[in-house]
Amino acid sequence: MENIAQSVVRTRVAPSPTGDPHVGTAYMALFNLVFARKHGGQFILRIEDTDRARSTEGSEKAILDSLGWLDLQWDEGPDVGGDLGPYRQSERLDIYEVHVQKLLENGGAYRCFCSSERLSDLRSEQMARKETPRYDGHCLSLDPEEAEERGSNGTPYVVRLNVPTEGECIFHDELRDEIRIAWSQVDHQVLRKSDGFPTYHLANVVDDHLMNITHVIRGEEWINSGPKHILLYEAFGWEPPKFIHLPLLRNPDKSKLSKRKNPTSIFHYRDAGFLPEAVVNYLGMMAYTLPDQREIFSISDMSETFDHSRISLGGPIFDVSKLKWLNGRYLREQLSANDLLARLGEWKFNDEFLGKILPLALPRLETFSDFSPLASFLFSEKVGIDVDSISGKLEPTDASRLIKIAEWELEKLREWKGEPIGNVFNRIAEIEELKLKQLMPTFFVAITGSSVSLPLFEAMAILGPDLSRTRLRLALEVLSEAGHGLSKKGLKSLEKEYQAKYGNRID
RNA sequence: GUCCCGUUCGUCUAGCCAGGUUAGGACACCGGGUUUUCAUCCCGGCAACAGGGGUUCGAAUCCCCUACGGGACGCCA
Repeated sequence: MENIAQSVVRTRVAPSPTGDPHVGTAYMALFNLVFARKHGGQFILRIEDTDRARSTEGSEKAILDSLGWLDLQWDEGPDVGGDLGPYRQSERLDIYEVHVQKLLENGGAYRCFCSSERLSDLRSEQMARKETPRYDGHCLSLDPEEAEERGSNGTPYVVRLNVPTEGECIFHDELRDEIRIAWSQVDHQVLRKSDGFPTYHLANVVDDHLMNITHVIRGEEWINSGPKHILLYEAFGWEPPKFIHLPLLRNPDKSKLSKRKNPTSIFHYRDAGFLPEAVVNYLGMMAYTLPDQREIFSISDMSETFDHSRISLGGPIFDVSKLKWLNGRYLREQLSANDLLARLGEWKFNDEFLGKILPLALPRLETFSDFSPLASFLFSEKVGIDVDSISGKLEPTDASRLIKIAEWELEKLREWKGEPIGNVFNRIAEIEELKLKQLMPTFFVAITGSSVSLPLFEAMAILGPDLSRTRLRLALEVLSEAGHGLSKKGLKSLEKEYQAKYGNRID
C-alpha cells in the first residue's frame, strides 16, 4: 500500500473498437476507475484500434457513448485529450516503429519472413503430433544484417519476440501472488504485423509505459500473456507495472460472457430500460463487496472504500434477475415521480424517439388510442409470443433455421437502418427460394409480438440491433422449448450450409 | 492435447490472509401478513464449505493430491 501512495496511480481501460460496446469493458473500466480514484490517481481511456480490418469509427463512438452513459469518467482519452496522447493507437504508429527498431537492435526481437502457408503447414503438423502449435524459430537463425537487407528490399516480414528457450517467467499478480510460466510455453509472438501495425502485445506495453500506467487491471484471460509483456518490459529496460487480473464475467453456463448466450451490449441495457447507475452498481457487485457489505452503492461510494484485496476470484455469472431487482430499488427508492418523468423522457418518451414512430403509425390510426397498441413493442423488452404465431406460414423447424440465419446475416450489417435490414430479408428469401410473404410473418411476430403492426424493417431500425437480437433469440427459445429447435448437430450442419450459401460469419 | 487460473446455498457473496461462527446477508424460489387487484412493503422457509489425505486439541480457513469448471495457446484484442 505504501508504494502505491508514493507515485501517482494511473490506470487505464483499453478497449478495441470492434463490435458492440461490451458490458465486460464497462466492468473493467469501473474497477480501473475506482482504483485510481481511491488512490487519488488518474484513469485513462485508450482506444486499441490496431486491428485495421475490424476496427470502426462507429464502434469507437459507441464505446465512448456507452461508458459516458454509465458515467465512468476518464481523465484522459481520445475525446478529452491529455498530456501523454494521442490516446488512439492508430495515431501512434511512429512511436511503435521506434520501439520495434530498438528491439531489433538489441536482439529482443527478430524479423521473420515465413509465409502464411509455411506457418499453417507447421501448425497442422504440430497439431497432428498433438503438440501445442507455435512458431519453430525458423527465422531466428537468419543473419540479422541479411534479414535487414531483405526487409528493406521490400520482402514482407513480421517482427517476432525473441523468447528464451529455457527457464521460467515469474511475475506477480496482486491478487494471486506468484505466477510461474515456463518460457517453453511462450510463443514467439508477432509484435509487428506485415502491414506495419503493431499487435496488441507491443502497443499495449509501449503505451502503458509511456502513459505512466502504474497498475494494469485487466481480465484474467491475459494471465497467459503475462510473460510476453514482462519480457518486453525487460527488453526495453523498463519497470513493469503492477498487475491485477480480474475474474471474467460469465454466462449462466459458466463460459466467458458472450453475446451468443446473453445480451452483452451496454446499449441493450439502456434500450431495455435500465438505469445506468443500477447497471454500474450491479457490475460493482460482480466479484466485489464493499467492506460494510452495502448493496446499493454509487461509483463514488465504491471509490472511497475500494480495497482490491476484497476482489473474489471465482468468475461471477452475470444474472439479469438480480440486476432487475437492483434496478427496481433504484427506481423506487431514489426517484420521485417527477424524476421518473424526466428519466422516461431521456429514455424513449421524447420527441426524437416518438418522431421516428409517428410517420409509420399515422396511416394506421383511426383514433389516438390506436397508437399505443401499435407501438408498445418499441417500449418493451420482450413481447408475448407462442409457437403457432411465431411459425407463421413456415414449418416450426424451418422457422428456427431461418431465424438463426437472419441472426447471422443481421450481424454482418454495418448500418442499422431500414433499407439494409430489408435487403437482408430479401436476400434470405431469394437464397431460400421463398416468397417474402412466406418468410416475413415469422419475423413480424418475433419482433413485434403481433401480426398487426408497423412496417417491420423501419420498426427494427427504431428498436435497435440489441433488442431486435434479443427478440429473435427469445423466438428461438420458444420454438426450442416446444421441440422445434435446432439440435447441436442441426446447428452445426446449418452453419456449414450457411457458410456455403451466404459466406463466412463474422464475430 | 499443453500450460495457467479458479472452486462456500440454483445465483451474487460474507467469513479465509491473523484456525474455535447455530457458516451470515442478498437475488431467485416457496409459504404467510398488509394492499379492492397487482406490485411494493413486512414476516417466515428452502438451500452451500467439490472430494480425499495431512498439520492441529480443533480446519470453510493452513499444506498436498484428485475431480470439476474456466481461460490461453492467431500477422484478434
